[in-house]
This record gives sequence, structure tokens and C-alpha cells, in this order.
Amino acid sequence: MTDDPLAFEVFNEIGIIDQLASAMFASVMPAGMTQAQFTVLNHFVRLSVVEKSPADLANAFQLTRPTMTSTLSRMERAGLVTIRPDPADGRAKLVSLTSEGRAMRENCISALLPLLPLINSVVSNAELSELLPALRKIRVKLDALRD
Amino acid sequence: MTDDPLAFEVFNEIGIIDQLASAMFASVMPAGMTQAQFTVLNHFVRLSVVEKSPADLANAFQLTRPTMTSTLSRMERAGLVTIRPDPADGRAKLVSLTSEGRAMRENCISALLPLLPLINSVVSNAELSELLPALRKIRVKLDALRD
DNA sequence: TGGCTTTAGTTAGATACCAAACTATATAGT
DNA sequence: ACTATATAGTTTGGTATCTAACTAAAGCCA
Repeated sequence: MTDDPLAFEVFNEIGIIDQLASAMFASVMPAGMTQAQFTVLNHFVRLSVVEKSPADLANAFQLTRPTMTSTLSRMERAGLVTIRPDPADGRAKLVSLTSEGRAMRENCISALLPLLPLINSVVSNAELSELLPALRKIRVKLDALRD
Repeated sequence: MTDDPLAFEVFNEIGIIDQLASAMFASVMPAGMTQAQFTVLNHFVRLSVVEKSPADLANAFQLTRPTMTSTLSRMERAGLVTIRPDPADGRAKLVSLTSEGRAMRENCISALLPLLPLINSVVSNAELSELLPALRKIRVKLDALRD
């Protein structure tokens, strides 16, 4: 097999799973929709956010500001979000969902739901719920590590 | 918290961990070196592969052929691999490591090792070894699912 | 007030990845 | 043998991501 350190093997498996899951995700998304954009839509709806600056969004997803600029531009072009200057800060902008953005998020959810039985057919919820706390812990600690 | 289906939450955590781990990885790599290229170098050394076609490599890493073309071109330009026509198949090519490629792989390993104590300081080997079999199983099954 | 530093957003230039479409070669089926 | 299909590699065009460097505005501090 491999004689890699345990940590490297674990991260390797995680990398492959992420790739496979992302591919599954992408294959059911509405045309033009991406994981990055869905994450933004979802953030606004799930946290009932009305307006948020690109920098705050970048922070929330641990992405750089240039990445956020690029994703938001595309979303604005697609009519999913509105971006206006922040009246209180000349440097900043404020992003908000359009009704199209909200509708698109619903479409994505609907497209994703059929994946669940497929996934559960190979991985039980029992296994998943066993995994979740450990993954969460690693994520939190890794996150704290980068500084 | 969230009311997402368990599977989505698990894959979400996995995505974030992958992102954080990749960032850690990238931050210690020799200049110009990337995870994609390291994976290729590592494949040749670890499996004692002498020559392999781009298509085989793409398959081994579950990447598309265009992606492999692009990565290999960059690696050839950097002197890490040699690419020659396959004498037995007019369509195919054969990739092999150069001594520079082999040396670069060693450099990468040396650069990565110092990460281990850092990782182990936040996640014990006990936790990691508990996680590994479950992750492997999910990876194998997800892999089998895509068809 | 004036100047230094920090922060927000963007631009430029890279790498990695994908799908679709193209060329060239190989294989299979009749 | 000929034709149809499949496979290898590339090209094109798009998204996501990063770092470095830039502009503009805000904040701090003497």
C-alpha cells in the first residue's frame, strides 16, 4: 500500500472525496451555476443576511478578496445579486440577493435533493453522523492553525 | 445551526478541510511547485513507474485528459518529466521522470515533513487512524457511483 | 492638520480544473 | 478491404483559486 504518514493519507482521501462530491454536485446544478456561487446564495438565505460587503463574504468562506470580486461580478452579470456602494464607507460595497438569486437557490436545492438517496445508498446516515463531529473538530483546529 | 441533510454537512466539512489542507501544503512547497504536479511526481516514484501515458495518468488521478495535457506541459517545460511518442501507438505518448523530477519530489517531501508535528499538535494520530477507514470506504463507494 | 498605516476593491498574471469540439490513429464489424 | 466507432492528445473557452501590486478611502497619531 502506502507508507505515507497517517495525516497525509487522511488528507489525500479527503481531497479525493471532495473532488468526487464536487463532480456529483456540478453534474446536477442548473446550467451556469457553480458551487462557489451556490455557496454565496445559500449564505444569504440561510443566515437571513440582507446586505454584506464582498470582504465579509470572502472572510466567511475563507477566500481572498480577488476571488470574491470575480465570483460576485459573474453573479451580478447573471442577475443573481445586486451590488451598490456602501453609503457609510467610500471604499466598501454592499451585496444583496435579487429575487432571481433567491429563486436560483431554490432551484439548486431542488436539483440537489435527488442526490441524497443516491448517497445514502452507499453511505448510511449512521456512518455520516459518526464522521461529522470528528471532521468538524479537525476543520476548526486547522482553521485556527492558519495565522 | 444548520438544517442541512447530514450528507451535505459532511461534504461541506470535507470541502473546507481540503481547502485548508491544500493551503498549508501550498505554503511550504518549493517555488513553482503545485499539488497537481507533486501528485504526478509522487505517482512515478511510489509505484516505481518508469513510463506511463498521459491518459493513464489522467485516469489514475480521475482527471480529464485536457487537464493532464496542461499539467504535463508545464512539468516538461520545468524539466521535471520527459515526454516522447509511443513507438507502439501512433496516438499515444509516454511520460517519464527526469532526475530533476525525482530530486524535486525529494525536496517536496522534505518540505512537507515539518508539517506533521504541526498537524499532530491539533489532531492526534489516534483520531486520524479512526477516521481513515471510514473515509476510504466513502471514497471507494463514491468512486464506484460515478458511471 | 499632515503623514503613515490599514482596509476595500480591483487588475494582472498564474495554475488547476472542466466540457465541447477537433485531429490523428487504431480497432472492430461486415 | 472499407467503413464506422473508439481512443489519444490537443485546442478553445470558461470558472475558481491564488499572489502581487495598484487605487482610493478610512483611521490613527503626533
